[in-house]
Amino acid sequence: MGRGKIVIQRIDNSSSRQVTFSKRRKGLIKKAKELAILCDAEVGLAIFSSSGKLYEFASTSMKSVIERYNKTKEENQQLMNPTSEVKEQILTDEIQELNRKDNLIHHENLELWKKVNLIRQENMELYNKVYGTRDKNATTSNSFILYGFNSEESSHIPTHLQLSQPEQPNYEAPPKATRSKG
Amino acid sequence: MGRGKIVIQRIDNSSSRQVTFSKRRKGLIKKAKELAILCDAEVGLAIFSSSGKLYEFASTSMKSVIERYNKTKEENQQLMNPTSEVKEQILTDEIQELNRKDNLIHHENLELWKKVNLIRQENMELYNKVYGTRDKNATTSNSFILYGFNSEESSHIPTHLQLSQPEQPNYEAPPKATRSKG
DNA sequence: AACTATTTATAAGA
DNA sequence: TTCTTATAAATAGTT
Repeated sequence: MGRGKIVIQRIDNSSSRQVTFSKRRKGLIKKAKELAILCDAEVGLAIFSSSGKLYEFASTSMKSVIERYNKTKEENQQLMNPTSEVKEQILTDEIQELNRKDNLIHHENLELWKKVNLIRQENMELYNKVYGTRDKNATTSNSFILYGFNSEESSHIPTHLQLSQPEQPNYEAPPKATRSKG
Repeated sequence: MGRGKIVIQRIDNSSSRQVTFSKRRKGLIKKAKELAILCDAEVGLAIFSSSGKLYEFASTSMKSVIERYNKTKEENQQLMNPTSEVKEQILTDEIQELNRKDNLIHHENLELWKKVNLIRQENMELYNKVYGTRDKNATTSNSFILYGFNSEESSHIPTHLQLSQPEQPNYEAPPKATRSKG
């Protein structure tokens, strides 16, 4: 609609292109507005010039349009393709791997607690063999420490996994893993 | 551009509105295409009819347009996929939580290994105090086990945390067993 | 869905 | 750039 008919292809002349962009951009946005008003439609329009500048129109707000767009697309995709997305699968795989590793290390941890209990038990018996059980103050005068866990160290250890006190050497019941997932 | 001039306001008559929507929507998308081609612009257009149906045009892809829009607007990327990434966010959170737990239990594990080393060291010294170091052939009749880790158990333990090989326990007399191996 | 009178958009020129 | 204007294109109302 002008002095001459044109073919729709990229305008090579840079200044002509800029002029046409300015005119047509304005016209496009005007028509987008009119459509929205006349027909009670929600319209969103984003235009990036070849130099990268953004021009936009939204009958409501661009946020609203984009949200509605994504929501609509999401619904359509779920109807068409109920299987989980590829990206999602990657994350699910990662979770499985982490859970697998977690199981392994949890098991190792469990075995370590058992081991500590056993050694400590044996240690107690040896200790009593050396220093006897009558002298309750013997520990202070010898260099053996009877390694255990102080309260600070134990603070993050589940109660049921904590070692019994040295005065009552006893096997702990095999600790059970308290874990959320397998 | 028609038989008569119109005012830009919502068309009350439903069927007229639908007809106009169809005509103008087609024209708008055509002009959006033309602008993109003629002026080398990136254009995205989304139209929701009053009945909620989506019509769209993007010179590249709507994803590209929305990403560029958000990037240009320097807005949060969450706007891009507000609905579709909710599931994904759940999975990402779960991974973070698992990693957090994993770090915790790994730390606990490390501390346990150190503890075992200390207790075992003490145990060795107590053992030697009780049975001495002179008799090099008495091992088989000793009921104390000097708990350690066999090679299979140790296979996955970091080298720097592995226990040193226990010295050959030496004692002069078979000790009286106080308990059996648990 | 077509048609077409008329309005609107805009290409090219000033 | 901005304004002008001849002409192409879009479309309102009709069939």
